[in-house]
Amino acid sequence: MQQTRQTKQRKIILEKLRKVHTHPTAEEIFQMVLPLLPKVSLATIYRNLEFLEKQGEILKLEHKNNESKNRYDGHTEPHRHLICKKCGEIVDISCCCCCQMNKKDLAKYGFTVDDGFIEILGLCKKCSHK
Amino acid sequence: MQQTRQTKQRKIILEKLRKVHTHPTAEEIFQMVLPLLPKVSLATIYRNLEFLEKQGEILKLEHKNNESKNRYDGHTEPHRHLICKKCGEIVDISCCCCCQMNKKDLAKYGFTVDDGFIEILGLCKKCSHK
DNA sequence: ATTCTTATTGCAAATGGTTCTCAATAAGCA
DNA sequence: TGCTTATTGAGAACCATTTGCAATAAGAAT
Ligand SMILES: [Mn+2]
Ligand SMILES: [Mn+2]
Ligand SMILES: [Zn+2]
Ligand SMILES: [Zn+2]
Repeated sequence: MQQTRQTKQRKIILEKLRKVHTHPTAEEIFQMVLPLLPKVSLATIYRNLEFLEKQGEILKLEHKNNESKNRYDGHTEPHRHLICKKCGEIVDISCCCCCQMNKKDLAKYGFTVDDGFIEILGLCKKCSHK
Repeated sequence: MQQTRQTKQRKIILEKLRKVHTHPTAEEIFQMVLPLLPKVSLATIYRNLEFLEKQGEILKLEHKNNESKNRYDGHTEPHRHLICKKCGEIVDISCCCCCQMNKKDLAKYGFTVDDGFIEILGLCKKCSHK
């Protein structure tokens, strides 16, 4: 396998992403790192996000709910996402005992489930009141 | 509100989608109806899928896992989807007691959850053996 | 330190699923 | 049977993401 290099771009992208508790898009991450990397390209953001996801350093949320943009998560500890079908808001919730139950149930189907990858789509408080 | 018309296209798209137990893409649905609607346009497929989803007649699966295409489900009875992170395979599973538990847990967050919209991402049998 | 290899970058163009525009068609009420 | 207008077909537009390529720079070798 080929060597990997620790670039300024890669380092800063990961740092910024870990610092926030939101789930920004590639474009938003681009804006976040711009002050530190004035010449960075959006393609570099995409390439590094892909790299970091493959390394297991970040999560890629591929549910295009409201909009068609992917979102990224710098926090990889097991948790679930509530995604509002209407406004797209993403809420982190910690894993409950349910996960274990699911895993057992899912074994029947030969499915291996990572707790981090259960997404629950519904309506957020604000949206369900309209 | 404006009236809706029952067109040949809309009728056939829904019929075909209900008949299969897979989760086809717009393009695949286009191919499915082509024998019956030789002049149909892909735009018409998209427009009707959007219409039917808004009516609650079908489900739109917006998880672009492997590929970036949406998939559609003609079966709206409550069930969950197992989606393979690797090959993209989608498996239907019936709702277990878990759903109820989730709902209670989720009330804390002010989230309204539709059982049909819990997607579980993992690895299918085939892919987890590689 | 300096050289060298090649992973990575910035820029621009390409890609591809989906949406939009608009004139023509046809569903279905009067 | 006419009339209104929702819907269609064809193609262009959109836009998030990916890719090609020459220039740059990480970091191993010297
Ligand atoms: Mn999260
Ligand atoms: Mn299904
Ligand atoms: Zn909302
Ligand atoms: Zn698989």
